Amino acid sequence: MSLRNAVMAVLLDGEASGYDLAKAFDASVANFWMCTPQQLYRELDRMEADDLIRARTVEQERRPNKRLFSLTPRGLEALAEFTAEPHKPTAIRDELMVAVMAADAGDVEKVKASLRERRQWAEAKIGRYERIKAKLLDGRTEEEFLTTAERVGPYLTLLRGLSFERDNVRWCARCLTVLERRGARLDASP
Amino acid sequence: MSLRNAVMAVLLDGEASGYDLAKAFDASVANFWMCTPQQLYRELDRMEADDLIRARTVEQERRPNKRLFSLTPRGLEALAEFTAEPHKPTAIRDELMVAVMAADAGDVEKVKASLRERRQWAEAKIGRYERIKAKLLDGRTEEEFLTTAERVGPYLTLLRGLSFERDNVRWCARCLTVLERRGARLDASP
DNA sequence: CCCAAATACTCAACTTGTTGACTAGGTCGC
DNA sequence: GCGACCTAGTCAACAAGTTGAGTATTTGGG
Repeated sequence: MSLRNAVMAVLLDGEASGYDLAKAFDASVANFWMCTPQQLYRELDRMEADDLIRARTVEQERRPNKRLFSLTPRGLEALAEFTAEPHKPTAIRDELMVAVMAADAGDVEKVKASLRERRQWAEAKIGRYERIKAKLLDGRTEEEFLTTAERVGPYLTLLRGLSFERDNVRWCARCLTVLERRGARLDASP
Repeated sequence: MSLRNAVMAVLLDGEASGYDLAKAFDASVANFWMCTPQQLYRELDRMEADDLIRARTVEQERRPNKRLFSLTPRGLEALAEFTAEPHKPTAIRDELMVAVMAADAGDVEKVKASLRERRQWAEAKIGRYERIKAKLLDGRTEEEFLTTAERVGPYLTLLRGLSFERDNVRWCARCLTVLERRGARLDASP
């Protein structure tokens, strides 16, 4: 029921196709709202039925037609109402953390491998976010940007994504150190 | 399908009732795996059917009977296998971040109120985590704990929860400052 | 020249997660 | 001594999310 708000928040930047939205979600919304393309398409149909978005079919010569969605006045209103409501606490699901919690009774080497992989992923994500950030700032300093830009929302959420991933990197490194040292100790003592 | 792994990770600490598990989830597992009591009870029945856990009914004099669950050898094995598998990327859902992204087109004052509330929540959580941490360390330094304790998994995940919430507090504060300044500017200039 | 990847989706089946109400006794504070 | 909250769950109905496959065309790399 709440995916729609995330979709509308992206549509504030203007028309987009389902496919565009899927990419936008992948690129930057994924920090705080994950979804599969299937969910998106299904939700878009419902939102159109509820008059929150309107679709404009664009016939393309050498490609399948696409539908470009944009916010209706009702949609904009619904989004504004959503921002005013109280929000549910963050819901997280992280299998790696479950594995770390159970690492003492599991395959420590494999958990370490997963931690290394996660760290790499997080580093790659930081790179992408930095690029998006540079694009948003567009040469301005943060100070300039924050006072002159029309929208600051996407920038603020991007900052959260960045610090989340930086924290991830640090945590993975910490876990690896601890598990490494323990491995050494357990090999030596018993 | 993966809630069961989180349940088994908690059961490594020993027998627990469905209710105990619900509390444990609320207190510390909630950082990386959220679930409702209903989900838990349903999953516990299935896990018992799959011989991953065993239930021992304890008759209580002045209370309804309770069932205490513990890991079976199969459950322990399944958990170890899980730790060795590759893990899905983190799935997050955070309505507040959606609201912040859409704040420019929404009710900025209400979003600020939500940010303040979230910050308070995060601060309260930090307090609880610090208390759990102190209990785990039990007077030892971190160094001592990490080399002497039987399990380090719960400690490591606790650290992640702590830094996540500290980051939350910082981010909320940052958003509030930015939205405050913008409010001032928008009131003054047009 | 062929294969892979990108564009732009759709469908069906299945598994999970959410909501709200209900049972039932006990204890704690005002 | 009454109402609220705690223990310890259960049930049903519904909403949401996941998985896997399928369609059809075009662009780009080796």
